Amino acid sequence: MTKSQRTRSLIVDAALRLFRERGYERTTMRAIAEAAGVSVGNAYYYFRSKEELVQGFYEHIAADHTAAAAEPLTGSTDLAQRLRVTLLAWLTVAEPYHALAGRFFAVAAQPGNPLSPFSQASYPARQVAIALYREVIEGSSIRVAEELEPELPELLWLYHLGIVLFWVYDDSAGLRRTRALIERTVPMVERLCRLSRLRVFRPLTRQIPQLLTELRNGD
Amino acid sequence: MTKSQRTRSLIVDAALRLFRERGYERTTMRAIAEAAGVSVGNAYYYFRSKEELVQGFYEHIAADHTAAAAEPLTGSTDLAQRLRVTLLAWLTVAEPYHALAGRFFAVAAQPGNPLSPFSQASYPARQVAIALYREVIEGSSIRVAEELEPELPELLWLYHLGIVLFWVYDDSAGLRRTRALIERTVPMVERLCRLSRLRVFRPLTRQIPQLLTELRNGD
DNA sequence: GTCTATAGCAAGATAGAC
DNA sequence: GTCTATCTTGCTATAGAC
Repeated sequence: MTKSQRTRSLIVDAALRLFRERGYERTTMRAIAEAAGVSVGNAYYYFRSKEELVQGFYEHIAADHTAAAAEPLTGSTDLAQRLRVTLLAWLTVAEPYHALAGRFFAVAAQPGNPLSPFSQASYPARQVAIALYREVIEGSSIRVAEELEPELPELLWLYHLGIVLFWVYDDSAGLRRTRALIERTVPMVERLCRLSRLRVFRPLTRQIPQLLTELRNGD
Repeated sequence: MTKSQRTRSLIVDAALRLFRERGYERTTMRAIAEAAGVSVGNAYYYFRSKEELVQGFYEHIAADHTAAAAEPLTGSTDLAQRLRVTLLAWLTVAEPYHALAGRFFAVAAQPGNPLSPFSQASYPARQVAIALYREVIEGSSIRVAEELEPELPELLWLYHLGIVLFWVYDDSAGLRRTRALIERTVPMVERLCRLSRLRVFRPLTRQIPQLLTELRNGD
């Protein structure tokens, strides 16, 4: 680890800690710099803006999620149950960052920003997340339509993103509404997976791989 | 129109124009006030913060969308076609604000912020948007499962929000990827609506009203 | 209640020296 | 890579006009 990397992570760690403690607005760059033991100018040498510091969230969360889901995933081969525990694990891991989530969107949605979940730069983190959902599926006893099978991990990751979006906006006590959304939709997703093998469904399922291909290639 | 309302809209119009011309960051409150022909203090008399000015986007876009969709909607009774022209009309109306969309999310996603599309304060704009989708359905020849019918406008509006989210992140030339998403998913949505009447689907469709009820009530 | 003018603070961001 | 000094700008406060 170079000196540069160490300084960088000193700053990120200090920033995320202060953000969690005091909130984003009430954490000043001066306070972050002081807590990290560097000058304000140095902090700006590594991060072009205060918002860019939110990227620390991104770096931490994918790895933490995989780790947190590992143990609960050993308990069941039922897809619905596996999905449920995986999503609940994410809620637990992400909880300290809930208040920051709005800011996170602001950063990620700047046009061309590498933090967009669909960007080239997010490829590694995205692969980690999709790999987790591949494990969710492979450890389950589900059988889905043949043409859907290779796409299912990515589809479940998109479903996960939908839950995350809802979570961002959810200010109910104890995230009651997000939990309700998970409880209600997880069985629906499982049912849709099962139904995908029916003949009436074929015209629909056949379109999905094409759709994903079109959306993926080329920014 | 009172003098108060006129001043207010002078400020919003100036702000949105400058935001589009120079971007959000590079537009100062001093410049907005000057362009609107008012003092800085007066701008702050009407809007408590610069971010609050983004709500002008919100106010404009719902009304503009309904207006822009009206004419193309006269052309067809096919649900897929009606959905397609409605979504494409939104793309046209929202296009000048694409670069601002990230900021818009930043504002809207602050916990408890009135700009959240799910908040109490957004109720009027949400009703306008949902009413548009009610018209999309009612002018079509589609028949869906009985229990789904009252919820369908809101479901289509949620689908619309999903497209909008994708659009926010879409930096492809001419919004190629968002257009592809619309072209591909519109027939899928129509097909799902049709399939909803099948018996195998009943356990799934029956859950939807309950889900929406749970998610709606109580912030 | 609506508005101007202006002074000034706090904090995000930058320039330039080392 | 790092620092100090400085600039910029969001925002507030105040005093007063109509």
